Amino acid sequence: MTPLEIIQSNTEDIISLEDLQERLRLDRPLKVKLGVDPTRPDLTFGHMVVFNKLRQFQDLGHEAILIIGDFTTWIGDPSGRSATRPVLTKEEIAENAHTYLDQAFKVLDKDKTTVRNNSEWFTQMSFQDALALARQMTVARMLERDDFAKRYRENTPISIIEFLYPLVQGYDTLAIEADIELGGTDQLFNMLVGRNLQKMEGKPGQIVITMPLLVGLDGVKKMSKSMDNYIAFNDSPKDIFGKIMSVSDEAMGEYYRLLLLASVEQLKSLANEHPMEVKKNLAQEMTAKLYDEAAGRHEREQFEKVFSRRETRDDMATFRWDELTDKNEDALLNLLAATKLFPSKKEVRRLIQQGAVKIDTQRCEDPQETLVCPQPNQQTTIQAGKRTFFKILPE
RNA sequence: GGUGGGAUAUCCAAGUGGCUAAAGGGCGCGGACUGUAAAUCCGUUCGGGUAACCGUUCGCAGGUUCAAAUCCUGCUCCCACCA
Repeated sequence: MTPLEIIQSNTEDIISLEDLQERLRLDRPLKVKLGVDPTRPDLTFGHMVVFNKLRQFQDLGHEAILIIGDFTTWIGDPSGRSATRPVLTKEEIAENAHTYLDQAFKVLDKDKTTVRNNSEWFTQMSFQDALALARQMTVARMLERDDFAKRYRENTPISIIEFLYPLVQGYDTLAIEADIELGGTDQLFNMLVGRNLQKMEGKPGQIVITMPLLVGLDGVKKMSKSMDNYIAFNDSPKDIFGKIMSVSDEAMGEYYRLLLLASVEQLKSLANEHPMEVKKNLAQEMTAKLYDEAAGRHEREQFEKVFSRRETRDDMATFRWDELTDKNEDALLNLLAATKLFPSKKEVRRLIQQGAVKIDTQRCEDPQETLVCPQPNQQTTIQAGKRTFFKILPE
């Protein structure tokens, strides 16, 4: 593939292609901007789609500039429904930002990445400068945005600060003199503001590249932290593997394309394979990508053991009898509750009564079933539901 | 500043004096089935208790009543429209 073809692959939109071609002809490393807000400690697979694209730019010899939106985060993103999002402290933001980098470098080439915090320039900015920036935008243009238009129509609140957001983000573009900005399709408007700001200064506007939004675990809505339908870089190997297995079969094409950058031919051949194998392969590869090959293989084995053969995991949590109770014998209900693996005793009772609990592979539906402390060198294996296993050891 | 509307469990959302721990949907959880934590079907979803039952909950604080999420008073927050 030519560099241009690589850049174009998987993209949703490029504004504009002509500009991009022209910029590439300059034959110098281009500054490619990608911004993330460290609102939470996790990067998700949704981020990975965009990171993958940035990585491709790096491999083509361009300069990746990762902007950590510590200033933006410090303001507190007002979008979304819950108005009372606690304002993060600078320490929390710094902490999140730090973990972001560790995660990001699982995809990006660390040595070729420039990291900038946008507080660098915003804390220097005077209010007058900020207002001058605000002059560049009109309310009418903001309301052209689909999401704002919709909210306005439906009488859902729109705060002034949300109006300012695109400008704040756009200013980052000026600050680093970006040639290109990457983002999800939901970022289109914000990125175009950056492009326009540059043009208003008489400079060439950045090329805006949008990437498709990855569908979440539910298979319908976009993957996002607020929908709680995401897979995080930091999830355990078990969860990465398992969560991928819980994505619907239909979404596999998109996952292969956007996460593994599968070619058209590869995607075609997937159609001939068994859907479950397709999914297991992806789950194994992603686990390996975020941890290592061994972890990928291990999780696959464990998955097949637990879900195909209905056996128990090899590596399950353990509790000592005396950690759970100070009696010699105790009710199943009490022991399970004592593990703190479940939200409440009621929940445990429900699980037992619904037939979810097995003691050494024997199903038990009586919460009051009495267990005794295992003999020395013996152990009791408990399964509660499909994926919770643990062992009770005597001491 | 004025007028009108709103605040219900994890989310959306019914409910205007008792039969309401509170309809319905979503998410989650469990079971069955299976080729997967896919799909489908069924069940379940405040807490404590073996159970009878008890406790707490419908923005906050009081009040009326045998009895309130539902009525009254005050307060807080949110939204729209008009200015």
